[in-house]
Amino acid sequence: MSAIRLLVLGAVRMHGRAHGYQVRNDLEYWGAHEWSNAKPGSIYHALKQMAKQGLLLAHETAPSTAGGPPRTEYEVTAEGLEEYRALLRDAIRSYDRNMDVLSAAVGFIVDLPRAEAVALLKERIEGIREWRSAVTEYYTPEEGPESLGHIGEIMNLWVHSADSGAEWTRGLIARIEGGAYTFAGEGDPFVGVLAEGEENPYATGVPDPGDDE
Amino acid sequence: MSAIRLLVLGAVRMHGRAHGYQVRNDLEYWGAHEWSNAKPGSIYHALKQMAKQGLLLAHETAPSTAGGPPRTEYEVTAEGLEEYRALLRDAIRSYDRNMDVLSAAVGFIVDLPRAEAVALLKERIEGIREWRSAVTEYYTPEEGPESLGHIGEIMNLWVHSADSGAEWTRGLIARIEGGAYTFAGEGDPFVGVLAEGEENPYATGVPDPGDDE
DNA sequence: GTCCTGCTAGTCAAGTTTGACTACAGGCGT
DNA sequence: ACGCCTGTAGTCAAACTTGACTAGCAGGAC
Repeated sequence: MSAIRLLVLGAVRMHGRAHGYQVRNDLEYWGAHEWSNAKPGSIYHALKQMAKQGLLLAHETAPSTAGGPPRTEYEVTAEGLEEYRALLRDAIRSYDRNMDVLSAAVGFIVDLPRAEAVALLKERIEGIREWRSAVTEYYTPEEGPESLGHIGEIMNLWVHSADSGAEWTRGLIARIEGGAYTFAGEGDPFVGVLAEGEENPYATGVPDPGDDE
Repeated sequence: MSAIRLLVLGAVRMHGRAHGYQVRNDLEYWGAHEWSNAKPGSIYHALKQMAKQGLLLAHETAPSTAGGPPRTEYEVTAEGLEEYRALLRDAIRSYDRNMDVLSAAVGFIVDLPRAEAVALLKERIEGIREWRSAVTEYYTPEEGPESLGHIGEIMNLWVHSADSGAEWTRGLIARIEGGAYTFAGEGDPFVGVLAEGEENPYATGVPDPGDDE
């Protein structure tokens, strides 16, 4: 599963009501075009598809206030909210070796109650542990690891990143349990979207690594 | 870019001439259906597409020797070989936060000369270093990291996995420079495909982590 | 004999992703 | 008055991915 639905649902939900271009700007503000498949086409497609599935409610509104074609505004429905929470929980809980979904989920993690966030992260660690032991067992045939030649390096890579992922997760759990950040029901929520007309302070100077994925 | 083309080209090349089902079996033998998008549909699509682009040469051959529909055999063309090497080099060189492409590339790394493999891995480390510093600069605004709230955890995740990736890469470089494995031009190449009729010893018991990507 | 299961080999429709493209409004220079 | 550039908002075809489906043959069960 890609991160696009989670990102789009999260963005629309933060606004209450948003059109595609607004979502697109939020994702750029979050730098999501750098670390996920958040291209214009994908965003508009996700909006339409989720509207068709009843996760979003589409309002065909007046032509834009500032030039350009007429725009459609979207709102998250009750099912959409459930889907959002389901995607969020799954993204935190499951170890799938792709960082984009997890990155998105961390951005929204404070939408969950603190205790649940911790519980999901612990499930994640358990999943990593299982994956790790499956890999080490699978790739240790009777003849010993040498029989695999350089192929053993693949296993080594996986084990290495599983361990690193577990370590990061444990650190996050510790900080959350230590009282860091403001979770659902604990006061003013963190606001991470651009208001109508506000400009993106990070519009230029985005990281852009030796990126060519 | 997904890993499918690299995997398919690599598999066909190892056989010299292979039909889709053979490629499919190799990828299963390698466990690729677990860690990449190597589903039947994708494999056959990649074969057809690359044949259309001249990277593979298709031979419409006689009906199969063991039941089933007639099959098409493929061979890697000269352009295909160049594309294979280009994909392989790119996959090793560039840090794109997706493990599937790198895993595939490590499986084929011994197709390159030892010195080139090391050089590419060093480029990879440099890429990671650049990405890491871009992230730490971008996400350290004047007001200090606290101003980001929980969003700083995303940066933390990226830095963590960049560091882990660099460490793994350094380890691999050290082993290769220490004389491990057999690279191009150094003797009998490693053979990692199933011969016609050979059965897959790993057919069952594949890892299958808490997988739901 | 014929039914059933499993293996071989691949197709297909539906959904998703990509990157390039369109179209409109306002402002700016000349 | 005219073209030109920027910003707004979104469309589109082509490629790719997914998961379910088809169809032929072999071998054993009954």
